[in-house]
This record gives sequence, C-alpha cells and structure tokens, in this order.
Amino acid sequence: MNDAAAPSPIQLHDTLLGKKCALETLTPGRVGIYCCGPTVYDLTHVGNARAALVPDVMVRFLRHEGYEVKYVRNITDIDDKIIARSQEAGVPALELASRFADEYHRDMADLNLLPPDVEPRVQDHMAEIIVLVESLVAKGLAYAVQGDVYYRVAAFKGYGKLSKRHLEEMLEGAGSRIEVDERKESPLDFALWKAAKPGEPSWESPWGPGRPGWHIECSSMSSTHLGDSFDIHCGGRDLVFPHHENEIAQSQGAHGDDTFARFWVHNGFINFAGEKMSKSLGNFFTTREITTLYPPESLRCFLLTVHYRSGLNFEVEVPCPACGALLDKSAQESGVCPACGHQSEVEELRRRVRFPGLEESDGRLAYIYRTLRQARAFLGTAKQPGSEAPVTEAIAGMLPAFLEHMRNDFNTSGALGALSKPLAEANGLLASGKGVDKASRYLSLERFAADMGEVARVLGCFEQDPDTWLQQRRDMKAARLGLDTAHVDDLVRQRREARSAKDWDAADAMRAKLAELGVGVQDSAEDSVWDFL
RNA sequence: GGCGGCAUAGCCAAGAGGCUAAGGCGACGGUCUGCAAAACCGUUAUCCCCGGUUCGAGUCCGGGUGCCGCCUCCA
Repeated sequence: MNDAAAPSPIQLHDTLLGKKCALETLTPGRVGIYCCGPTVYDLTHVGNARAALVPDVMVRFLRHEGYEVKYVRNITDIDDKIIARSQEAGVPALELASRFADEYHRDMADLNLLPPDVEPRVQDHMAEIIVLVESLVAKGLAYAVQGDVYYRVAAFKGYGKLSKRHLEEMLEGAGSRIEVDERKESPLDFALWKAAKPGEPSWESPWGPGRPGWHIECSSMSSTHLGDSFDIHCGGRDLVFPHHENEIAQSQGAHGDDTFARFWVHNGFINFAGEKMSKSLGNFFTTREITTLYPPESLRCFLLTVHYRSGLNFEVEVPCPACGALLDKSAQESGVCPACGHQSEVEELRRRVRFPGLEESDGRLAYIYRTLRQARAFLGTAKQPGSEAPVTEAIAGMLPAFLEHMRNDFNTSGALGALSKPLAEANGLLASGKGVDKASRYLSLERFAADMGEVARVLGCFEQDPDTWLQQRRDMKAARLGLDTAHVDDLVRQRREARSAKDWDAADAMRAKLAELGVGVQDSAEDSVWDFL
C-alpha cells in the first residue's frame, strides 16, 4: 500500500451545481456520455470541432483510467436550417443532411477524433420520439394544438434550474424579442412536434404528419442508447439555454426528477480576432479551411492549449498578398491595401490568413515530433544496458503529473505544460551523454518514449509517424507561402557544395538568399537540411 | 433589465488558503557551431482596484471598475 501515491479522484465541473465534483458514475467502472452533435446543413466550423473534441479527450482519458465508456454523439439531420438549405439547393433535406454528415465525419477523422460508439440520427428515432411526446401529453406536461405539440413549461417545477433562470423573469422578457404564437398557453412553451408545412419532410404521428422539435430528439436518443439516466452530457455553452434546459424538462418530466444526466459539461466559445464567430461579421472559419492551411493535428493541439471551459481566441492576421502589410478590418473588407494600394479578392485573402496562436502550437508540435524522432532513433541504435539505473527526475515525473492534471477537470492546458521539462530533459540527454550514467541515459529515454506514447493516446496528439508529420507540415507551409521547394532543394545543394570546398563566403551568401525565402538551413556533419525559419 | 463567466509578466496560459506564483511564445545573455540553425542552460510577475475573513489569500466574502457570454437559430 502506498497512500501517498494514490491518485486523486477524477474531478469534473458540473454546470448544474456550478462547481467541480468527484466523478461518481451510475455503475462503478462504467461511464455513459452523450454529446450534442452537429446539425448537418453545411461544413462544420471550428466551434463544432471543439465541442466534439472535448468529449473525445474525456473518453480517451476515462478509458485510459480503466473505465468502460459508452460514447453517444448524435447527428441532427432534421431541422429548420437543413430544410431551408435544401430548398435553396433543390436537394431533398435528408440527402443534404447525409452529405454534410459525411463531410463532418471527414473533418472529425482529420482531427483524429474517435468515432462515437453510437451515432444516432433523428430520422431513425421517430417511433421513440413519438412515444416520448405521447407520454408527456399523458402526464399533462404537453398539449397538442392543430398538429403541433408544445411542452407546458409552467407544469414542470424545475424549469430554469440548469440555466439559473426564473419563470417570472423570463415571462417578462418574453415577447419582446420573439414573436409570440397565440396558440401557445405561454410564450415559454416550446415545440415538441411541428406539423408539416408543404414541401417539408414529415412523418406520421398521432397529431398528423410532422416532424420533431429540436430538443426532443436528444431526450429521446440519449435514453434510447444510454438509459433514462446516464453520467455525462456535453455540449457548447450556448446550449445551456434553451436546449439543455428543455431536455431536462422533457426527460425528467417523462422519467422522473432523479433521472437524466448526472454531470453537465459545457465548453467555452471560440472567438476570431476577439469577436464571437459569426457569419455576418465575416469572422467565420470552417474546420476545413483551417485544416487545409495547417496540419489538422496542429489545430487539435491548439484547441487543447486552453481549458475546455474557457473561451479560446484565434488571432487572425491578414497580410496583403502584394506587399505583406497586415490589413486591418476595414482593409480586409474593402480588399484594398492601405500600404501599397493593391486590390485583393476576398477568397485570396482568406487563403493567406494567418493564425499566430495556432502557429505557435504548430511549432510546438514540430518540436515534440522532432524530439520523439530523435529519441526513437537513439533507442534503435544505442545498446540496451544490462543493468538497472535510475530514470532522470523530470522524465520520471512526467506521466504522473500529466495524469493528475487530467484528473482535475480534464485540464489539458496544465497537462500539456507538464510535458515541457521532460521534453527539454530528453533533448538534453539526446544531445549529450555528458554527466549522465550510460544506463540512466538509455533507460530515461526509453521511459520518455513509452510515457509519451501513453500521453499521446490520451490527448490524441503526437500519435503519427514523426517523419511523415514533419514532412506534411513542411509541404503545407510551402504551399501556404507559395514556396517552390524544388528551388530551395537546389539552393541547399549548391550551398552544400560550397561548404565542402570551404568556400565560406559563397555558403554564407546562399544562406542569406535562403533566409530571404523564409528558409533556414541546418548543417550537420553528414547533411544539410532546411526548414522554415 | 435578468442570469452567468472572466480579469495572473510584452503576448498566450495553468494555478479550487500555506514550500521560492507551472508552462509556452517573444526578448535578452550563454553553451554548441567556420558562420548559423536546431538543441540545451540562465534571466524576464507579487496576481484589475478598495475593504473584509484568516496565523496565512492570486485562491474565500463584500463593494467597485473593465471585458465577455446567454436571455432569439447558434458549439
């Protein structure tokens, strides 16, 4: 027994209680997680990616800790926006939804997200949804009006407990911003079932042809796949009200006050240039746009540099394609560079956007992959020691510190920070064996590589082959900057020759020339390799 | 107007009362190098303001100030 080393329990912040609590699951050793997935009417934006990444890391970590996890993430394939978009495009709604669900899967796979264990779609749960609505009607919690069914908010006493709102106050504000439907008993009542309008997809129901309201699907699908009660419910902060509040009203209304999600987990927003992401403001980026410019894993890492409950700001720099001057907001909109007068197309500007914060993560990731590559190369060639020897301090402490941060409400920011010292120590050991016992050096690097593997599985980062990833990174950057890599290779070769002839002046001139292209050369005894400065 | 959140170094960001306030980026100094780069080492903060609780507060309470989010589809 070693009490001092006993790990802390996993702490998880619950929105309902507004504080961190020890995670106690319904069934010991098992966890059921439901995540509100995307409404598939277009390519997903980075906010969607973050909302899916948060439970992904949770699932990975809980599995690492020995839990048997059942992870359910739905796809909303029936919705007003999908219908509107399908009518614009002249494509059947479900077909459009199916197409963007495929695109979503591609984005999530690019970001190394594990597929959920179950990915229910609304269209496959009509029977369950109708049964749920019927039971709410039977309990007096819902009423039908002309083919619609509404939830009777006033009849559910706990309404507002998740979002900390009071019925009276909400009633005062109601109607000022939303048009009130006169058929509803109260402006706060929300639709469980909507009667079909002409041209809309619809399903038969006891109230006539129609389709489910937005909130009922999650109540229905979560209980179908996880039971009336389950452990963790995730989603973006903005879903707290009304979506999750309504889910509680529906699920607890139907199944009892002591049912439904035991923990509510909500992730913070992503901002671009300090403003909430919004299409109308033009500071909106899809996941695809970013993963076309940068390695997807760099985006994944960047999203993990901040605690999931905090907001995350993407700094955005838009350089003028002609002179490189940074364009301010008005210049971005007009496309006219104030410095050189160059006129740019919006699309051209978007292809050249830079995200300094993301680039920092990208560079950090490159450092980690380089370290891993060297460590593996060393372990592949060095002789395995025959004797035991102590592992150096920082490396020995890495994994416990990492896991401790993860236990503390999935603090990926702190967890990432715990890797810094060990990384530096590993690089030190790789650079020189000076002052370190040979066996210690080998065993420390061996431990480092093994523990980084474990860290990688939990974070879903650093899992790729270092050479492949570094090559991909360099290629993407070259493409982004419009750099001719063949030309660079050529210059490097010429410089190599000058060096062999000890023509230092020529070599230095080459270095300067490469630097102008943004490229740096690294010389070693055997070779000269280049990378971006 | 109601509710909620946040305010830590030039920038980003951990830190749920108690050793010298993690870490990253940047900057500066150093080791290494033909010169560099990479890598490593070192330097770079008393935590928005005021008051309170406490032996002790960045961490708790009250009051200010400033940002932000939700209250309408939204991750």
